[in-house]
This record gives sequence, structure tokens and C-alpha cells, in this order.
Amino acid sequence: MSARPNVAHAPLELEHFLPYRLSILSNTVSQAIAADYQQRYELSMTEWRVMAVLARFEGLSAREVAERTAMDKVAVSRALARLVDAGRVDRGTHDGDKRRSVLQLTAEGWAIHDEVAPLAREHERELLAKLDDEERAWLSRILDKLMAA
Amino acid sequence: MSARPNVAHAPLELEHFLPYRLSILSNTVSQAIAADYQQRYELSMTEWRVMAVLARFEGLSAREVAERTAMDKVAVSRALARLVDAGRVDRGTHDGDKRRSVLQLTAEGWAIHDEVAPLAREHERELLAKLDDEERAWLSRILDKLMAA
DNA sequence: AAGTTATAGTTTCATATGAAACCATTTGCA
DNA sequence: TGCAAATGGTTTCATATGAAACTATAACTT
Repeated sequence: MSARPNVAHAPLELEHFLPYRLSILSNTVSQAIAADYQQRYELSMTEWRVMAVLARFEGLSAREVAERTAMDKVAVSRALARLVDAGRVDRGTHDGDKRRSVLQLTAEGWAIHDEVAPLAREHERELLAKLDDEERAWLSRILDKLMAA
Repeated sequence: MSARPNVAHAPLELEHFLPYRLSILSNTVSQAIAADYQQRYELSMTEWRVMAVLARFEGLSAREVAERTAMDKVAVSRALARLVDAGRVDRGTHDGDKRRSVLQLTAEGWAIHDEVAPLAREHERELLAKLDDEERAWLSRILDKLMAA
């Protein structure tokens, strides 16, 4: 049990270190949400993100999905393989460019989307319920600034 | 490119979805820092976190390290194996309890710590430089509230 | 003291991940 | 036109990860 604080070396206090706090918070939140649909729908977080962008933008290519999800193209490729395989996404080929795929949710994909989206929103609501209006406004503004560049 | 916004199904707008934004921000920040020492010191993020808590609290057991880093015990066990192997951490056995290890940084571990810690701090400084004092105060307060419970 | 339960830590196994190599197609340009 | 470079996407390979099983020791109950 020692736990004798050391002072000679100016050690980092993880619990006050912003990158660490962000990491813990983000993982906790994402895990909680993912746990909710992972089992129920056999859907990984990467797959869900792909579905979410395809719900908003039909006909994207895999590369465009990667851009919009901030995932790398390998992850997208694999997520798509599973989604297509499961009949949740339909993959066509772009007219003037045989390299490109043209992606969209199938009816089954939409059905799942329409169940998972509210669930995700509910989690967000619960999280934001810990803040008051003023704090929510600041948070949004601050995240924007931190993510810029 | 297509990208025809779909409205019929109330799709999630990832870029405004808090858990997603947190995840992107957190990954971007952590990756940037890790990239900085990963190569130079052959040190993974999990290993660095372990070193950071051992720098603050000498003589912790593996379980206590896990608690303080919010990592699971398997991850800690493996990080420790590598750190001990590399001569960066010294692992003893607790007097009254042979199950427990008693961990502390070696001289070599301290040397690395004393180089990496300022580097991590500098990254945090750069990140926080994007905010003014008021925003920094709100951020800290907001993170505390979000992480509570 | 014996037997059950709990705890510290490691190992195993199955899955996830990213970098780099790769294939096919398209684009740029001499 | 023909060839080098770029692009979309997949595969390979090496590493990371977590859950569950496992080993050893300690604590609790009687």
C-alpha cells in the first residue's frame, strides 16, 4: 500500500492531465454505448459508424466513408466486408470508375439503423444531462476549438 | 459526389454527436503524443502510463497500478513484463503477501521518465493554448462533471 | 486445522488493429 | 498512344487487446 508520493522528479499527475482525462472519458462513454448494441445487433462500433454515415449520405465510396468517419481505409474496408456480408449494406460499382464502390444501406440496414440511432442519442442525452445549458454551450464551443487544426 | 443527405430516417450526425467528437479528439491527441515517444524510447502508451503512476507512487502493486491508470489488469501485467524486461521497472515481492508485487522505477526508468514527462506536458500546453483562461476553467469543470459516476 | 472463497497476477485464445505490400483501374503527361 | 504516377480498395503480417481460464497465495468460516 505504500503509495508514497514522489516529488523529486516532477512526475505527471495523470488524473489532471488533459489527454489522459479525455481518453478515459471517451473510452468510458464509447464502451457504454457500444456494449448496448454490440451484443444485441452483432454490430461493432466501426460498423455502426459506417452505417451512420451511409444513413446520412447514400452512395458514398469507401474512401468517402473513411473520410467522414475519421477511420482508416483498412478499417472501413473490413467493416464494409462484414456489413455487405450480413446484408446490411449494398455495394455497387461506380459508373465511370470501376475502382469505386457505391454504398448504401439495405432495407435491413435501415431497420437496424432506425433502432440503434435513438439508442445512441439516448446515451448522449444521459451524458449531457450531467451538465446545465451554460456548460453544454461551453463544451461544444471548446471541443470545436480543440479540434480545429 | 453523391452525398445526398437523407432525411427520412433521422440519421445521426456524427460530427455533432458528443461521444464521437470526444473519441476523435482523444485519439488525435493521444496519438500525437504517443508518436513522439513511441519510436524514440520504444515505449507504448500503456507502458508510459504505468511509468507515470510509478513515478508518483513508489511501491504500488500491479493491481494498484491498474486502478490508477484505469487500465485492466491484463494490460498492466503485460506492460510491466516489458518494462521489467527492459530494466525500466524493478519488481519486488511484498513482505507479508507473496502474491503482491512491489514496483518502482529503476534509475533507467527515471531517466526515461524525466525526458518523457516534459514532452507530454508540452503537448498538453500546446493543446490548451487553443483556449483562453475562461475556456480552460470551464473545460476542467465540465470534464469533472462528465466523469462523475 | 481443513475447506471454501477471494485476491494478485499470468497465460491462453480469439478478435481487432494499422502499416505496408499488393492488385486493378484511372489519370497525367511526354 | 504509351507509360509513369496516383487512386480505390483488399490482403498480409505483425502487434495489441480483452475475456475467461488458470496458478499461487491469502483470508475467512467452522
